[in-house]
Amino acid sequence: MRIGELSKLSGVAVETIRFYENEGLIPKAARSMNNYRSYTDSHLKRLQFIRHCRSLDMSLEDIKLLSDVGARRNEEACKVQEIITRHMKKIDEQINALKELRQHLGLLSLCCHGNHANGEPCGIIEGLNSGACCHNCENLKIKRSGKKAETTKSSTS
Amino acid sequence: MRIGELSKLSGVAVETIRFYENEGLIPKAARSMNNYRSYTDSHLKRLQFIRHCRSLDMSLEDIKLLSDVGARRNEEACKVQEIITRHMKKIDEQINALKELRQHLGLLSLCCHGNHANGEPCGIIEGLNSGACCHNCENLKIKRSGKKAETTKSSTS
DNA sequence: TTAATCCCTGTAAAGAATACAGGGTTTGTG
DNA sequence: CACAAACCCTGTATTCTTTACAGGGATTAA
Repeated sequence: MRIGELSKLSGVAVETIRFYENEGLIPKAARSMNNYRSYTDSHLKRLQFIRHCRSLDMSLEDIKLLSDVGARRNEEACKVQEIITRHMKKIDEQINALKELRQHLGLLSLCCHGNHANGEPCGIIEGLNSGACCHNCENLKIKRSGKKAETTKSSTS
Repeated sequence: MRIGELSKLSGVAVETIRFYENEGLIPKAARSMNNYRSYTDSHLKRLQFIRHCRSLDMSLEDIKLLSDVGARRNEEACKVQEIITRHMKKIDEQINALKELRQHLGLLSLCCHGNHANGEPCGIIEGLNSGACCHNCENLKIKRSGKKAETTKSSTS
């Protein structure tokens, strides 16, 4: 089958399929005479596997690892649990960080006193300016896609 | 003051300060004879404001909007609440999506039956392959940085 | 024949920085 | 004075996962 059909069957966009091929997540497709990519059902299964993993927000890196283990069957199967466990931990951390953040935003939102007509600056802006609208502003850390916001690096002075 | 000192005082990396200048989040710095950037306390305050907003995971886009409102004082202050409210909603959605995801991962993790020595494929890999390890796999959506995973776009066939 | 649809490669965009290459300036020490 | 360390500059590449587009070729239907 050609890439367009594979895309429809798998629900993965054409460009994304080509991207996955470049990244080595799916094997290089055979080419027909006109240089079109040519696919089989095994590609479809692989894509569905990837899509499932991505719906769980796993990184392409991890998905590649899982695919490898799946291919080699038993020997390294213990790695699978490790990958999933590590991923769960990451998700837990994200949830906790977001909850803190959410609480802070809730408090900040209350700072708005409502009387904007008479030139009073908005309490929210004030809060954001003072940096002290909440006791633990400075401890908030954003974590997303494995990175965290740098808060204390060059503060050695 | 020069950029290095501003960086230490604000806790924002030198490269990031230059990046913010390019993006228009802070006004263009004056230059001294040797072409070094020259800063005042107002820049420091602005950076602290930005850092605070970023610690709340607000986008640079939103931060720019908030800065503008802060400058013009009262007239558009109602926008502030709107920005914060919208942001809170986004965070709430992220938390919910992550919770679902976390639950799914927990279930998936249980699929591992442990007997990998005898060539049995790992139950987790099986689960990921079948796409049916959980009743609502297909409904999971990842949301991060304002994007969601495409799940149902080209499935019109 | 012509239009619509499909496919190809390669590059840029998104967000929010970080890092480095390759060069100039300042400051402090010997 | 000479030299090194530390600072500053611009510009580009990298991260991550796609999406989008430019500019072209192929196929199919009307």
